[in-house]
Amino acid sequence: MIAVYDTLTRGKRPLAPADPTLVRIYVCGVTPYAEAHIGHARPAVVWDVVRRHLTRRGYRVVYVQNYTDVDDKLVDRSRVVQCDIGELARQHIADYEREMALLGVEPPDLAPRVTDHLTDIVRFVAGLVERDRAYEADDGVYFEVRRDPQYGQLSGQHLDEMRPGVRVQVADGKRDPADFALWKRAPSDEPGWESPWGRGRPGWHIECSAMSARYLGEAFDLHGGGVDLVFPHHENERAQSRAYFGVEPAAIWMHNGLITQAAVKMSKSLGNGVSLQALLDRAHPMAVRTYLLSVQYRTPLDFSWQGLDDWSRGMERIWRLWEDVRNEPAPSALPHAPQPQWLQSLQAFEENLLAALDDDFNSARALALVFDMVRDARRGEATPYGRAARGLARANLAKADAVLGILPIDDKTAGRPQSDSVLNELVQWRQAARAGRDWELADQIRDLLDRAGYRLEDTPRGANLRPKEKSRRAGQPSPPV
RNA sequence: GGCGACGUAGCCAAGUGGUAAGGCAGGGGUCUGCAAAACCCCUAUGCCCCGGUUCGAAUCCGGGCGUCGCCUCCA
Repeated sequence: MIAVYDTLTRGKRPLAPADPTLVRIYVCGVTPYAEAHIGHARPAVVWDVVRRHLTRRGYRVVYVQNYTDVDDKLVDRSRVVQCDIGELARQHIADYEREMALLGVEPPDLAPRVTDHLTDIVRFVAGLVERDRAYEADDGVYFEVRRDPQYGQLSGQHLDEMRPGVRVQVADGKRDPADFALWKRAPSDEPGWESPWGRGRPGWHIECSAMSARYLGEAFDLHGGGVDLVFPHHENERAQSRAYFGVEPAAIWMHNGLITQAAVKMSKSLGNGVSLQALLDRAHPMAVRTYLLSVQYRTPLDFSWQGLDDWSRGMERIWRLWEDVRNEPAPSALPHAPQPQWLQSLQAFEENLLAALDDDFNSARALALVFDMVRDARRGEATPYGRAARGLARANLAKADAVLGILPIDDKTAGRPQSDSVLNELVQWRQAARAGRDWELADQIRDLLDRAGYRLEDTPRGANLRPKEKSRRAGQPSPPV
């Protein structure tokens, strides 16, 4: 049983998809008017884990995440940078998709764009007007909020208690301050499409109702987004969809917590955002990914560079084990009872991991189990059952990677990083020095390699050379080779 | 003013009634030519404060204090 926290009912509910074999997910995607920041990465990574876990649990998943490629912010931005709005959106979408791929986020099954769905949107708005749930005004079409007795349920807002005067109306044609735009007339120098209500563009919320219905049907299983979207975006989306179809659009509403810095929300206006590019310059992409998973998805994540560095150090331990066991075959036979504790743990690992994720996708607990597993594997490695420990470690890391995404993508299939002949010469030279007990020379060679960006470790199985500081470091040149 | 979340060791963080996971940092060991890595041991008699319920509470209830979010574009 998979339990998921539902914003509407304020509690965990069992996931019970209408089609028991298929989970249909809609997540509000980005408005591609600026470079992606860490706040865009969190939901992407979180829902990537949701998909992976549901898939592991045997469901088929259809995951839809939209791009809002036309709205006021894009219009404004395109003016500032003197760039065609379509081109602007395409560039930012391309950057976003490239960065998400680095983070190991699998692309959505469908990534619909607003500009490709004007027909659906116009039909949706027309339907709401026909049903007398929306009205045409001088400057567009508005949804009539007061006609929905359930309005405010999702966000816990009460229409009469919302701060008066905050929703500024600037001489528009709303009948009620809480009404929101379904269609906004646009001047001829701005992007627009013809409609029964004149040339204009969609309001902010209608796109998601139209596109989710188009691809997932009028009712689907999970709807996601950041908590800052609960009101007004999702409240309005829910109201529209219910008004149009007469049914609840999403069985469960999931919302990820926001990312803060020094406990304050990152936002454009405060200028305290951290771009994804800056993160990737500093840390290994998979360290960034798992850092975002180190906290349960609903909990606010207070970002700090120190925190990211600390986390990266922990991940290195996992990756080191992977490097050591990646080519290990599965154990052919396990020792018989009585089995030591570590061996039992290694065998129960995946079961425990999946159980942690069954509980509202608790990736923090899941990652703690991975660290436990690493320790158990190392412990077992030093026993007569070392081969079994290593084989189980390899299998377990692969299983954890399948649902969480924890291993460096480049390393997964490629062999060990091939060192060039010069490096090999140095290592062998040093081995000779050590054999001759010339410790001073041996240490000098090790220092030399260190300065070149490699760490040399003497292990029971021989010298091990690997690029150091794999997970982090801004400003350091890439190792030569 | 309304709605909501959070407050667990130096830092991050899991834990919704049964006697404090995990990571980083720190201390001490084992191993090593020395390191590194790895492993072992130690580091919260206590979970913001005060009451209450209970055999038993970080976990439930009441009251405080503090921080943050939403109510306006925002993942």
